Amino acid sequence: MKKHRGPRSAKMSNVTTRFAPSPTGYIHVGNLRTALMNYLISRKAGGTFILRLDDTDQERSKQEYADSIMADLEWLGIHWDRVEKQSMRIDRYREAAEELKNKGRVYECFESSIELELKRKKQLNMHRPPVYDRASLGLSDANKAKMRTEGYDSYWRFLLNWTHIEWNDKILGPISIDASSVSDPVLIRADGRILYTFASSVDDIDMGVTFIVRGADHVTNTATQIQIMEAMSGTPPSFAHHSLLTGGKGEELSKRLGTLSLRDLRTQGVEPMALLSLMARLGSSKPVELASSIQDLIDGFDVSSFGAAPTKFNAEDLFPLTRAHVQSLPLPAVADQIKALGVTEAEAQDFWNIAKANITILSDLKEWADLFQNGADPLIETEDASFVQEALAMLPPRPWTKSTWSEWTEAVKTATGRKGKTLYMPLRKALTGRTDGPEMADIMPLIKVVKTG
RNA sequence: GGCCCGUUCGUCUAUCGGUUAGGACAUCUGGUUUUCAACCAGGUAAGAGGGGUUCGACUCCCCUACGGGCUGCCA
Repeated sequence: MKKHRGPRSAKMSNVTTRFAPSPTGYIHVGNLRTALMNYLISRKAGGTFILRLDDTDQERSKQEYADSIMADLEWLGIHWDRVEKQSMRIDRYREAAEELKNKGRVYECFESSIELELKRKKQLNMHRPPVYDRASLGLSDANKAKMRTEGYDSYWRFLLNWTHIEWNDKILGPISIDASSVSDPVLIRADGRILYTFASSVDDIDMGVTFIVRGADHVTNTATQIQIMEAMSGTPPSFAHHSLLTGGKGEELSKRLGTLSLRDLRTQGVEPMALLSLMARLGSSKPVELASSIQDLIDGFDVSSFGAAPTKFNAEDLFPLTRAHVQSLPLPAVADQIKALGVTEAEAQDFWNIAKANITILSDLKEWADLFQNGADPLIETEDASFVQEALAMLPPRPWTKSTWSEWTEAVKTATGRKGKTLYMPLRKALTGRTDGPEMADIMPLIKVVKTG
């Protein structure tokens, strides 16, 4: 059976997942983890992956961010089958709201935000849970009409059934939340704007989403959304809530988002496959290892292998993976960059073979290109100075080949009596300006300039 | 304050009552290499605390501590 599928191949299953970022900022590692999990699940099942821009917050949502989210996902190789924008579906949400009003599951409220805040403070002071008291639910039609004519703005809440809302979370296990410990969620603001919880529930039903992976910060939302979906006669999807990423000391990660946006990681030289490899495994019981392809990640992904405890994320862990990935690249993958460094096509293969083992990120190639083309500032210990001077005087004429090093050092050995490390290391330092690097025999043909001072 | 979740080597984790508590990454040592890296071999390293239940608890229950999340007319 052939595994590959064309970009528009027919669905092999009805598994549908979605990544639903709000375009209010750049995508970051935490977001990416969610996106990747949903993507991998859909691909593994041969299902559909939807990119949904949750842009109902018109004040904070920006097209610029939407564009950057899509660009970042594409950079990583995460492709979506469908893209949706909540701002294009407002009419549908209003229609769904009418349906729920008719069913008596959405009710009109008249408190101002200030009033609600006061209520909460009062409840907190009395050591009571700050749950909305449903004061407006008891208002008679006449009362409501009166308040409307008096200019009170109304907003709309969903009437929760006070039951225990339960689901079997694919990561957390069985969850039970007492609906009476949660406020009736606001679905429509006084200014008419549809709120996330409602839009999201409508979309997940309408779009046939069957599996939602999201952060543990949505656990309580899930409880209310399950009831909203059921009130719309929809079937709630399966849910999995992954733990949130924290910094190395367990601190909240969002405070440091500035350094953890994909944009930043990208400019630091992190390779997409390194990032994907870490994100697909970090916090799971499977070992973090560099994947050779996205298909690798798809094959090895198992959402149930993730733990519920908060997960520490260290950006440094990306660099060993990046290095491993970079070193595995064939010449064609890096030919353009090597050419841009001024390395001739004839020497490109040798240059890459030699340099790749000594870099972490691709831009590290520059220092090797510089060294070969312009020479290195020699590193000469005072006790080696005369030895080095004598040895350099014995350098054979060009062109240098792979045997130049052994011929030269053999001659120097005979002339000076030095051998082993005391022979080789000062010469390495004199020619390359450093104590580490590729085999000298390999390097010699590429060295164009030897600085002597 | 209320509700939900969590706590095993430095890190991510395995263990579905009986294990020398396993693996991966990191680290250390040895081998290999003119150097570094890579590679190979080996080592160090863990059940938050206290009560129960049980012949036996990392595992089940309770309490405490600590950590995370939610508690918006944000998402």
